[in-house]
This record gives sequence, structure tokens and C-alpha cells, in this order.
Amino acid sequence: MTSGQPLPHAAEPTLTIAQVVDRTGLSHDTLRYYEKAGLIERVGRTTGNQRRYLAADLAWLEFLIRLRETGMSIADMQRFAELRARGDATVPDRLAMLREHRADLKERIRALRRNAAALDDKIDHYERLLERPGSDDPI
Amino acid sequence: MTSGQPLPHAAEPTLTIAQVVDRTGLSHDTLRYYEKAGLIERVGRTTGNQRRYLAADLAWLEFLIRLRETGMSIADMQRFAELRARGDATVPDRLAMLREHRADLKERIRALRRNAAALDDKIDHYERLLERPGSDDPI
DNA sequence: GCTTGACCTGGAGCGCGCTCCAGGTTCTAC
DNA sequence: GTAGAACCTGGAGCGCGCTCCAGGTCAAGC
Repeated sequence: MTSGQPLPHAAEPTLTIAQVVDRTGLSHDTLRYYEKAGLIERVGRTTGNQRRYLAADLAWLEFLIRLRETGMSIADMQRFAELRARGDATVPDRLAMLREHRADLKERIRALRRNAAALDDKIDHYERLLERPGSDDPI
Repeated sequence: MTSGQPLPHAAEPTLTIAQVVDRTGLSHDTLRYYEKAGLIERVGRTTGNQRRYLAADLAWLEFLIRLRETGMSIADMQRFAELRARGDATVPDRLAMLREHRADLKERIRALRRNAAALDDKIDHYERLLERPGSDDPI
């Protein structure tokens, strides 16, 4: 039986801000901005006041990045982070937010696919225009 | 044989800016901004200097809206509009732009779908958390 | 003719999501 | 101990895509 759980009181490995920049692709400034904005709870510091990120911080950042990439605003991410900070009692609210975000996202994906199809048609039109020049060029 | 072509010298019907606002969903200010930015060629005016849009203007605006909805920047739309203004010789360039835009768009759609799937997983996680409270809540 | 609402212009302002800066502190390697 | 890199803070600035404003002109209905 291997030990899968972290040892209690074992010093958890931490990451400097530069390491988090490397792993997430976020900039130093964005990481500080997210912290200042309350998207991420105040990260632990060394005695010299330098940030040290835990694996859990990284996982949360990666989740935030996913929310951002799917078009969630900073304001909504702030709401979500605030709910999360209030603990398990807010799980239903968080679930509702995620479900709504997912519904929006899927609708946006559908709209993009419709637009992509229309773009395909426009491209076909231009291709025909190249083959048979002199036809009308409405656009 | 019905006459499918517009009669030469027939007064083409025109639209006021308010009518174009209604049909496109763009605001007065956005329409003026697009014209100032060169996205749309200077629209015809009445003797009193008020804009009158032609059906072709509307079609072009609708195309611009599609480009915008698929994430094209104003700067790229300006490039496209400029090529269009230079005439048929630029069709190959326009086609290249549209093909590249389509490739970007399809990649973004794929990324969104991946993120949507991950969001589904996260929602499943929260749903299980609601059913069996007390489990770990990593996020 | 008058009123009222639609329209015109140039330019300033705004909300978003960062990004940059100045000036100082801390850490690491030698 | 020291140099140089990494890090800290508050706050200003920026690029994008509009949006608003002031101060005027024009048009349609009575």
C-alpha cells in the first residue's frame, strides 16, 4: 500500500511567482492583479513577503483560466471566487453559476458554428469569383 | 422572363440611419464610428447631409457584423474593407484573409468545445458534491 | 411659420482586462 | 559582504470597441 495522502505537517512544496508564470502562461502582473481583485485568495508569503503558491492555488488558477477562456468576465469570476471562499454552503450557488455559464457557452458555440458555415459560403463565393472573374461581386 | 436586374437610373430605395439601426442592431454611434474608421465607405447623403443607406450598404454591414461576431478585430476589418475598395484585383488577398480567419475560428471553436467538456466535468463534480456532501472540494 | 424629433460633427470619456512604471526590498550565488 | 536578479507595492497608462456629449442643422407634421 503506497501512501497517497499528503503527510500531515509535511512542508508542502511551493512555487515562486516565476514558476507559476511558467506553468500558467499568466504574467506576473496578471497574477498580482487577480490576487488584488480577489479572484484568488491572498497567496502565502515568505518571511520576506514574497509569494509562494501551493498546488491548490495552481489548480484554482487553471480553473480561472478555463472560465476566462470560455468568456466569463472578471466580475463573474469575482462572484464565483467569493462564493467559494464562503465554503461548502455555497455549492448550490456555484453549481447554478456554472450551469448558466455552460448554457451561454454552448449557445455561443452554436452561433459561432452558424457563422463559420456562413463564412464557408462566402469563401466559396470568392473561390467561384476567382474561377469565373467578371461575375458580380456584391461583397 | 422577369426583370431581375435593377433598372438603370431607377431611384434605388434608401434607408435612414434609424432604419439601419433597426435592421442591424448597431447603434447610431457605431454606424458613424464604422464609417469614420473606413469599415464602410462614405455613405450617400441627402442634400441636407443626412445619411441614406443602400441595400448594398446593409449587406456589407451584415457581413462586417458576421466578421465581428466571429472575433475579427476592427483593424483586420479595416484591411479587408480597404482591399474591397481597391476592386476585383484584390479578390485573392481577400480570399486569403477569409481562409485564415476561418482557420482561426475553427480552432477557437475546437478549443471552446474542449473547455465546454471540461466544464461539464466540473459541473458533474459539483453535482456529486451536492449528493454526497463532505467529500473533498478542491475547487 | 413653428415645433419637435431626427440627424449632423468633432472630440472626450468609458469599461474591460490587463500592462507598465518607479522606487524600494529580498534572495541567491559567489 | 556584495552584486545582480527576482520580487514587492500603489498607482498610472493603454488598446480596444465603442458610447456619450455639446452644440448645432434638417425635416415632417400641424
